[in-house]
Amino acid sequence: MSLTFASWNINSIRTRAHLVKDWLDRNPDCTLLCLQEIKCEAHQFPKLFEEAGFHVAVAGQKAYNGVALISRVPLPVTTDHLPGFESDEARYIETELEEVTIGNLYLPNGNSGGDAGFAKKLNFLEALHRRSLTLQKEGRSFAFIGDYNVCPTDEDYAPKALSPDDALLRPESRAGFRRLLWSGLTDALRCLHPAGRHYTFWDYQAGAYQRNSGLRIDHALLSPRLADRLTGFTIDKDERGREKPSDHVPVVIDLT
DNA sequence: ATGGCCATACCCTATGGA
Repeated sequence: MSLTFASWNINSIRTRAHLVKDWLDRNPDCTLLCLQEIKCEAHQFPKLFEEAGFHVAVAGQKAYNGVALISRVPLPVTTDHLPGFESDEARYIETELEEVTIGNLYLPNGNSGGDAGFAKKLNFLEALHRRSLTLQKEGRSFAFIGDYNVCPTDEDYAPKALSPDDALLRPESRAGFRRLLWSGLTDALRCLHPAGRHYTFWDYQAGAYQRNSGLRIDHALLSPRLADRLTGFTIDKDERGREKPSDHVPVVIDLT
């Protein structure tokens, strides 16, 4: 049985619902799309997806953050909050698809709010690590997919795209990401492309996309048995060149 | 060498993003 699902930080679903619908129409094999930064409450989420026959689940809030799932099959939501994340911000929603648990996440950026803002980022990474251990103990296959706001290594951002002390690069952020790997998870892109620059985000400023001054911050981490099924990781870079795009592009996971 | 953007809120400039 093959399975395809995707992640996209959309930077406001109300502004870009038409881009998402177009993308889904052009990617009929994608069963589930995980969205981040929808920037609205559940009742404000565009209705056109359900009207077109999709199943939708939303963990939203006013103005900021917010995550959602758009699926071609029914969506059982296992939780709309990451256990152990000590904030009511809408940054996690989890479902099950063909016996696979899929956690859709939006990690705090960590550059705003001073020490408390950075601590919130580390708290999310710790909670995600605990979630990894819990799901493995339960014997579940799972994927944690979304906007991690972490560049795991120096190969994961364009030279000078970030200042050296940025929260996306801080040693504590990278250690939190590595701890997830040490818990047994596989970085899907690096499994298929061990080296090389593969970006998922380009800033709106300074012609970053035209100069390919990007970041790799949208990741999929797979549990051990799921990693054995990995056949594809596609970064849909062309989406960044469309009219009024998100600053992130879709990433697509293919499993046998 | 430098600066360059965008979305939201409840009224327009501040905040967060990365």
